[in-house]
Amino acid sequence: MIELDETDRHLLRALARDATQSAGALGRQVGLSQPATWRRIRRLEEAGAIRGRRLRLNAEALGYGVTVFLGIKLGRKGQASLADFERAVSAIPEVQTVEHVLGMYDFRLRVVARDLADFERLLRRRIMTLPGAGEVEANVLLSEERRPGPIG
Amino acid sequence: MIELDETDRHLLRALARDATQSAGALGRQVGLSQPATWRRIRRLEEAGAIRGRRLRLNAEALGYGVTVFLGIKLGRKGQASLADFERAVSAIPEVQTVEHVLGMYDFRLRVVARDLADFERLLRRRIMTLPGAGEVEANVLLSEERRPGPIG
DNA sequence: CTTGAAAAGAACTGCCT
DNA sequence: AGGCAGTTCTTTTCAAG
Repeated sequence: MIELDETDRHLLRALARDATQSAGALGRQVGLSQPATWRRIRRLEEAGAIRGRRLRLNAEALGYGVTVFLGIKLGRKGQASLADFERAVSAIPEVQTVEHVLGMYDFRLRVVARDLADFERLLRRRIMTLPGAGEVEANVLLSEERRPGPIG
Repeated sequence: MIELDETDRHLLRALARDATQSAGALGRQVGLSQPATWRRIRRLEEAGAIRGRRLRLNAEALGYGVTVFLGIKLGRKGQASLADFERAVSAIPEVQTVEHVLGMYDFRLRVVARDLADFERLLRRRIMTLPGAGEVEANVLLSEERRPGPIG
């Protein structure tokens, strides 16, 4: 676990708002010089607090208007079926996230489709036929808000 | 909906792998000059295909070892309770994602906590007391894989 | 930590094909 | 559309306080 001071938290919060900001611009916000800011960011990356920068794509603009969350219970569980399931899921391009969870379901998937008809095809042809897939529950995304989460 | 050619898709896929790459480096991958690549990326941003670049923080390294997905059913639904719920949820720093969904639940939350004891406190003091919160279901994250999703 | 500076590289602009 | 050449800005490293 990495120890952060107030300036580190301030930097991470500013970067969480916009990851494209320059070290100089960030330094002005947190009250540091450009080189000092740059060294702190580099230290946070080396320590593993910052894992990188990811592209935020607009699925709707790219023709994928439907996002669905699936909760999946495996029928027969065990080492083999977990691995089989994960391997099969990775072959579906529409799957954006694969989460292995503990609780009411075994896996949670975030999948996108062009429209509901496309989603139905995906569900029946690709998801329901996954090796070991038992119960499947779906929730269609209406709107979403992402927040930075607690820092420090 | 934005029309993409093969070069745009190639660019988006390369950027999805690593959003810190320079226009020059990307151009070498797709066979374009640095200015041409840069203009394409700017066009994709202006058209809304690229919404920005987001920081990938390592929650575990920052002391948040537990991630939980919550499915929440509202008791009495309606305009007022939806707005009340969303406002109250936004006051909880540990909430990373608020998804309004259609299906078995009304909302899905992604929350982080330092450990399970911290999560229990959060669940009992902050989540169960949300205005309108009825049934709450929890899934603890074991592991997660994120993929770029379909492009084009 | 700071300022100042220098070199390299990336971003951006205008012009031309 | 794309390329080339040039300008501006940022990054990255250094020295000195």
